[in-house]
This record gives sequence, structure tokens and C-alpha cells, in this order.
Amino acid sequence: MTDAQHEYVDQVATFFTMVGSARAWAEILGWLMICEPAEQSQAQIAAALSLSAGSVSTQLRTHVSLGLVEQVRVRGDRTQRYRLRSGAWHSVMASELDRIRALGELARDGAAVLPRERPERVTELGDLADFFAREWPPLMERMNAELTKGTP
Amino acid sequence: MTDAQHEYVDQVATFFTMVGSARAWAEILGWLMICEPAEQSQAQIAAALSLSAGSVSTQLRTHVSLGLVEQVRVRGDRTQRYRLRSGAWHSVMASELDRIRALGELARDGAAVLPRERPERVTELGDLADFFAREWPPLMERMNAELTKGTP
DNA sequence: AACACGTTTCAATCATCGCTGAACTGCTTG
DNA sequence: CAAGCAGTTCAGCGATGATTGAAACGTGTT
Repeated sequence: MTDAQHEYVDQVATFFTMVGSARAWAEILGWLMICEPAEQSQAQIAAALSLSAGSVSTQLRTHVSLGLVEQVRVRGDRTQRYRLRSGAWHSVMASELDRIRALGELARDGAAVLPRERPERVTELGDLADFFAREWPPLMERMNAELTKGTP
Repeated sequence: MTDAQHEYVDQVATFFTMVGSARAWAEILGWLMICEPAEQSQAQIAAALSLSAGSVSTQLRTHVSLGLVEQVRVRGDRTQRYRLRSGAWHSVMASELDRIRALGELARDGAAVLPRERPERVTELGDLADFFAREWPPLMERMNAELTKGTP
């Protein structure tokens, strides 16, 4: 692992820790973006990032469950490999829809305690969520259409 | 503060703590969504939520700096009041653009360590960021147009 | 001026959560 | 069936960061 690679992993990790991710989680993500080969065993990841086997196991599982990383079995080799899923970033964006829906839910539940004064404080959130729930799917479609040009 | 209100504040707080916000920050947000009157002093907020004056002061400042909350002076009364800004939720969405740009930056910096194997791991992120940087502003415009219908 | 009230600041405390290390499971091979 | 390796689990440690409480500040009031 070169200095430049190390620096980049750090940069990615810094970004994602800023938005609330665990350090190890973020470092693994950064490493899987640039490592060679793209498929890595847990041991390789642990070695490259100087992380304990435990952290790698745990955080890798959350990566997998989020759909960012996939496990691959290389035939002839029994050790599991992990790699960034192709389209990983797309699915991050696509999953935004769930969060938007959750916000809509929050707004809807607010109906029970709607304030007389400036009820928009709650309703505005609902309208917004509805707007995005409508706009997001076509946006995702355009995204896929546009960015799949080179890779069919 | 009724039980229902308390419950709702808790629900909002739970949602936002899930995505990495501080508990007090999130509770204040929930309270400012449904409190009556909409304008509240720090002391009122602290009392309603059983928070210390210190937390309220600190977290309220971050709310203000994020543009979610604004301070208002009620004439005749010297104590400062705080309230949810109208259009608060809109500006949350609008500020997403900054995060998208940051992701684009991250991808661009990745050029220095671009892997030979599956370089899309990095470049895909850049394309995505570009796509959103282009799509976001018009989307925001449509959002404002559509949701401002009732409130000119 | 002195006081009262609202707000800010900050050091100390507390809680949370991620990380480590070691023990454990399961699989494969000699 | 023992040995070796990959991965998992979990208790305990450590660090980060939020919360508190008290003291300082400022502003308006008597």
C-alpha cells in the first residue's frame, strides 16, 4: 500500500466519519475502492489497514448488509473474498428513497399533535416527502440510463 | 406538554439520532415543530424537554447555524425567542448539493490512485456526482414552485 | 449602581460505541 | 483425526463526544 493510497483511504474515511460512520467501516470502503486486486480477503484488508480481524469482520458484514460490498468465492480457493459491488454508489442513491419515506411517515404521525399556530412546521415536511417520493424514481431511472451508457 | 406531544418529540428525536444527530439537538427540533406558541425561549425549551440550559444553548446555536431555526425578538419583551424557520425543510434538501459536490471532489482526488482493475469503483462515483450536480438545481426549483403554491 | 434575568462558556463528568484481543466454530487438508 | 487457516463472537478497554452545573457575561430594570 503506497503512501498515496494510504492518503486517499484516509481522505475517504474522513469524509464518511464526518457523516456518522465508524472509522473502520469508512476505511474499508476507501480501501475497497482502490485496492488491487479488487477482491480482498478479510486478512488482506486487516493487514492493509492495520485493523483487527474482529473489526474487519464486523464492519464488512454491515457493508454487505447495506449492499455496498459483495462476497465472492474464487473457485479453487476456499477463502472468501470481498469487493465493492458494481453499481454500489447507484444503490446508495436509490436507497435514499427509504429515508424520504421515513420522513413522510414522521410528518404523517405529526398529524396527531399538529399545532394550531403555523402547522406548516409539520405539514411542509409531509409535502416535501411526497414530492420526493414522486420525483425520485424517474430521477433514478434517468441516472441509470445516463450512467450505464459505457457499461451495458 | 401532553403525553402525545412528548411521544412525538421522542419519535422525531429517535429518527434523527439514528442518522447521527445529538439527542438534545433532535429533541429540540421535534419540540419546535409542534410547540405552542411556535416561538420559544431557551428556558421554555429546557423546561419542556428537561434539558440543561447549557445543552439548549449549544444545540440551538447549531440549529441556527444550519439555518433550521431562527431567532426572533418579540417587541416589548427582551428575551430572545427561537422558532423553526419557514422553509426549513426545503433548505435541508437544498443543502444536499454541497454533500454531492464533496463526493465529486472525493472521486476526482481518487484519480491519483485509480486502480487498473475496475477503475469504475472510483469513476462511477464521479459520474454520479456530476449527474446530481446537474439535476439538483432544477429539481429544487420544481420543488419550490410546487410547494409554494399555497404560501406566496 | 445594584439587581435580576436570559444566555453563553467551559471544565468535569458521563455515556456511548467502536476497537481490540482472545477464545471459539467450522472447514480443508495432510 | 490432528493441524492449520478463515471467519465469527464477545467481554473488556479506550476514546470520542454530548451533557451537566456553575460561573461569567451582558442587558435591561428599579
